[in-house]
Amino acid sequence: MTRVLVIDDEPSILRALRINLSARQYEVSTAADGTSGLAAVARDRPDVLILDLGLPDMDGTEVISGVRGWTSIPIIVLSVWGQESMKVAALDAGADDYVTKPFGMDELLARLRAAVRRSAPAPDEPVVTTGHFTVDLAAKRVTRPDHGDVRLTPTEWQLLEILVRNRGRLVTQRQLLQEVWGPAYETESNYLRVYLAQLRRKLEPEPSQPRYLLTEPGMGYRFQV
Amino acid sequence: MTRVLVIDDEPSILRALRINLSARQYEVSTAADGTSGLAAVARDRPDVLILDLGLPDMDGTEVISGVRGWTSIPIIVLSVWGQESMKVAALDAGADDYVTKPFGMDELLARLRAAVRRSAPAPDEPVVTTGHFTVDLAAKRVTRPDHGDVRLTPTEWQLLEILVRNRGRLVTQRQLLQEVWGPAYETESNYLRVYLAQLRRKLEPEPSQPRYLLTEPGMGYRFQV
DNA sequence: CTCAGGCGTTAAGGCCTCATCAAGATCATT
DNA sequence: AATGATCTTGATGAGGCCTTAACGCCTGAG
Repeated sequence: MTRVLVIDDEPSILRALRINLSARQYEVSTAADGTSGLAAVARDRPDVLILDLGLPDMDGTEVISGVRGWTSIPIIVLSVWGQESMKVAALDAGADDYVTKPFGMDELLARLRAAVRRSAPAPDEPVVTTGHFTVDLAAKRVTRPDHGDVRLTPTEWQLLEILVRNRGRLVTQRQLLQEVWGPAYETESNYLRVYLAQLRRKLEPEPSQPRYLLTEPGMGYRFQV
Repeated sequence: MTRVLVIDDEPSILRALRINLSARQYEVSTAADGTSGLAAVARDRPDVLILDLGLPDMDGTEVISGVRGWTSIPIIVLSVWGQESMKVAALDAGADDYVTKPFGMDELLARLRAAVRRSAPAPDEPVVTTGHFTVDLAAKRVTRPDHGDVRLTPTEWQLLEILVRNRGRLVTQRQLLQEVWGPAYETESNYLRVYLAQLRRKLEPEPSQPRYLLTEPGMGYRFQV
C-alpha cells in the first residue's frame, strides 16, 4: 500500500485529502506545520509527500530542502494561484510536481499516480535462490555454486522464468504452452516434457528425482523453493 | 547540452519556445504534428519532450503511448485550460508533467529543469575495468594497457556503453537495437552482429573466443566483468 | 492380469541464428 | 568536389536450437 504524508495547516484540506486518498487505498498520515512535517517524514518514511507551501512556521522551500537533504521521495507541492515565483522556487528546490489550489481531486490523484510510477520502477524480487542454484530474473542468469553459470536456451529460459515468477504455485500445462509457444500449441504437451527434462538435467542435483521442478500429474508443473 | 524536442502546431508557440530555450543553452528541435513528432523522437533522441495535446493529426495520448512504448524520456504536456479529463488521461498515459496554456515561461523552465533532474540517473561508478581494458563512461574513453587508447566510432561506443551500464545483465537484442538505432530497427539483428564483431576485434584479446562481450544465442548479449 | 494414458528420456534431422568477410552507400571534413 | 571514415547491406559456412518421433516406465482402470 502506498503511504502518503500530507503537510498542510488547513484542517478542511487535510480532511478532504484524508477521505479521498483513503478511499483509493492510500495510507494517509498528516502534519499541520513544517517542523512536525519534517519529523513525520523521517519517522514514517512515506512513499509520497504532499506539501502545502503556505505553512505557519516555515517557508515551503525550506521544508523541501530539509527533505531533499537525505531522501529523494517524490514531493507534490500545493499552493494558491498566482504565486508564480514561489512555484518556480519550489520546483528548483527539488519538488517533483505542483498543483494550484483550488484543485480538482482527479488531477491531484493523477499527479499522485504519475509521481509514484516515476519513483517506483523497482519490480518484484528479481533473485530467487534454492539450495542448489540461483535464478536472477533481471540479469537473465542462472548460477550453480558447483558448476558456475548455467547456459540456457531461449525456450528453456522462458519456461523457467514463468515457473520461477509463479514459484510455489501450480502452473497449468495450458498456461505454459500458451506463454512460451503461443495459443496454437496448447495441446503439445510433448514439448513440456522435453524441456522440463532438459531443465532438470541442467539444474537439479538428481534429475531423475526432481526437488525443485515438480510435476503435478495431469495438471502441470510447480517450482518449489 | 540538454536536447529538447517541441511538438506543437502553433508557430507562435514553437517560435517562443525556440527562442527562450535556446537562450538558456538548450538544444531545440521542433515538429508540427504527431506523426513527424514520433519520427523526430526516434531520430533525434531528445532528452526531454514538450508535447502539445491539441495536434491536428493525432490524439495527444496516442503520441504519449507511441513514445512510451520504447523509451522513458520525460514528457511535459501542454494544453489549454479547463480540460481536466485530458490532463488526467495524459498523465496516466505516461506523461511526466503538465502545464496549462497560457503559461509563464519561468514556470515551464522550472518544470523542464525538474524533469531533467529527475530523469538523470544516479551517476554511479563511471569507470569499469576488466583484465584487458578499461571503459570510462564519463570520459567516453576506452584504454587497453597494451595498445593505449582505443578508437571507437559513435555507434560502437553507444553499443558498448549500454552493455557496460548493464554489466553482468543480459541485454536483449530488441533493447540494444531500440536504444542505438531506434524503434524501427528492432529486427535488424544483422547490425548487432557486425558491430559486436568490431567491438570484439578492438577489445577482446581473442576476438574469436570472447571473454567479455558474450553472446547468449537467441536472447542477446552480456558484458561480463 | 491386461491395457490405456500420461510422463520421462533419448536421438536425429531441419531450420534458424550467429560470425565473418567484403563491397556498396552514406556521411563528415577539408 | 574529393577523400576518408563510418554505416549499411548481402552472402556464406558453421554450429546450435527446435521440433519430432520412438520407446520404456509408471499408475490407475477395467
